[in-house]
This record gives sequence, structure tokens and C-alpha cells, in this order.
Amino acid sequence: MSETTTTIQMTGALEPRDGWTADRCPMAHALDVVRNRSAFLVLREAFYGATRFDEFVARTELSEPVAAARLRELTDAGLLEREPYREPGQRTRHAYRLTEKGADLLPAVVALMQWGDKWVLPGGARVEIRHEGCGAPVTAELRCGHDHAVGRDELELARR
Amino acid sequence: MSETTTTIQMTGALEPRDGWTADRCPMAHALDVVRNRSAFLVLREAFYGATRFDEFVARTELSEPVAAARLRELTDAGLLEREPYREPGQRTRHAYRLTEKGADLLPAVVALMQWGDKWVLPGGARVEIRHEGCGAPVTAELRCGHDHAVGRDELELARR
DNA sequence: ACACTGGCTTAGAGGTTGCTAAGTCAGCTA
DNA sequence: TAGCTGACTTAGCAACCTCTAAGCCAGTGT
Repeated sequence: MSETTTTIQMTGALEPRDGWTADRCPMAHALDVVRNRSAFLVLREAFYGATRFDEFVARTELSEPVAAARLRELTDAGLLEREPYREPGQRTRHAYRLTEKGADLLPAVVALMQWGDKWVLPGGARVEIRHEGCGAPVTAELRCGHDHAVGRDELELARR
Repeated sequence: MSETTTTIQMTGALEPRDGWTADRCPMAHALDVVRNRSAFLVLREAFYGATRFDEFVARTELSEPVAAARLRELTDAGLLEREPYREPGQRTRHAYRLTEKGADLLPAVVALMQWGDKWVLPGGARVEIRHEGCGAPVTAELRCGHDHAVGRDELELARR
């Protein structure tokens, strides 16, 4: 009955794992910065090209107070930066743009989109991220430093 | 001053983006399933090989009620499955194992770890995921269907 | 001078997430 | 049969997340 299900379990120097804790887990620290759903939504729209406050509000479908709070927090954390700009006949406004630190979260965002598209969303998404020029859909894949594609059964945990 | 920062902005048929909403965004739906920090921590430990309740509690450093709630929710959502097992001289217990659906979140988890390690965690992580045999560290990378490595400036949004 | 608009902020309420402390319960072990 | 242990559950509480509704303020446009 459970033949068709996959179980993954990493091997290596860390088994048995008792005795070390994950208090320095980088994922846990990442989730301290991008803690909630609304932060991911704001980042998504930043990737899609939003820069102005009302664009973020409309496209994330968050309320104004929440959007404002997330924009401030993500700016304070260095994932976005505020940049003043001025259109003719308009007063000065601020654009929010992804920094290198923020843009580096793209693989995580793509990986979540990919999973939601495959496993959760009924009928699939309306929108797809493609490789410009080539046109093929983009996914987040596990690769090693020698550029091998890495399967789930080829993983090993090691102390650094 | 801002020459060194990177701004990414996707191009393609969806610019200007106003007029379509992201209510069918697969990432948002993924975050409805794996909504909170504790769910990610539980999944992390499942990837690291935990199967028993007390292992999850000890290794995630969550409280028992929260760990129990997350294990139940992730099981109900089909990311984990409960499997009865019995060690000699012990009563029957249940192991929690990743299903295919749960294991498919590994790229997202790796991407978050990678980001936290690079941008947040002071001094870096103690633990590294490596390609078994080859030994090189594993990362989540953007690739297209033609197996090209995809840079952040080579992305395009398209309707499906 | 006055209204309007974009970009927020404030106030208040309801739901969710996490904690600690204590309790429950099934099935061994003595 | 009485106690122990692993795996939870329950109760109560503080903090956080999100919402609606309303207010504020700088700078145009009339």
C-alpha cells in the first residue's frame, strides 16, 4: 500500500542526529525575516515588477495597513529599498525596488510556486515564468557544486 | 549610489499587469498549506530523518501542542503519512514519513536555507546538504525546461 | 483658497500562533 | 494490579497577523 510513496531520509555523519540542535538553522533565520504570508506576497509582486504603494496593495490584495507594514519591514531588513522619483506634474514619490538581498529569494519563491502549481492549485496557474528568448518554463532544481542534477535520494548531511 | 544594487523586473505579455489579479497564484496556495514557521520546521526535520513524535518535538524545539498540531495538519494535507510500527518489547507506535507531496517541497526548503545562510545567519550554518558521493554542496537553482541555467534578468511572465 | 489624490497611519476587533502547565490514555513491565 | 512511559490533549494566556473604517498630510489642479 505504501510502495508508491517516497520516503527520504538523509544519511551521513549526522545520523544519529540527537545531540546537536538546529538553533543555527539558516531556514529558521530566513523565516524570521520573511515570517508571514503577506511578506511573500509583497515579494512576489516586487518580482513581477510592482514598485508603487498602490500597486502593491492592489496586486497583493492585502489591506493598506498590512502592505505598509510589510513594505517598511522588508525595507528595514534590506530586501527592498525606497527610491524617490518624480513624474512630471506629480509630487515626489517613493518606489520600492528589490535589492540583491531581496532578489536572491527568487529561487524560494519559484520553488513554492512550482509546488503549489503541482499539488494544490486546482486547474493550475494562469501565469508561468519562462526563460526569456528560449521560452521554456523555469523551475527551481537541486544542483550540486559540480553542476550535477541532484535527486532526493542522493542527499547527505554534513557538519561544516 | 544605487549602481551596485540589482533591480529585477519581469517583462513580457503581462506588462502592464493591471487588470489581472493573482488570486490563483500557486505560491499563495502553497502558503495556505505550509502557512507558518512551525510547519517548515517540522518539514525540515522530516527531511533530516525524524519520524517519531518526540524526535520532532526535540529537534524542532517546538512545544508539544504545536508539534502535535502541525503533524496532524501536515498529515491531513497529505505531506506526511502516519505509519504504525512496532519495536520488540514496545507497543505499537506511529511514524510520520514524508509522502511524495511533502518531499516535493525540498527545493523550497533548500532555497530558504541557502538564502538564510548567505544573508541572515551570522557566521553561517553548522550543517550543509551535500551531493552524496560527489560531496559538493547542494543548492536550489533556476533552470528552464531546456536545462539552461536561468539568470534573474532572463525571466519573462506569460499567460498560460 | 479649496478640493482632490496618493500614500500612508491610527484605532479597534477577530482569528491564529505560540508558550507553559497540567492532564489523559494505552500498553508494556514489575 | 500498580506504576511507568511515550504520545499526545486541554486550558489559559500573550503576542502577532489581518481586517475594516476612519483620519492625516503634502502637493497639485482649478
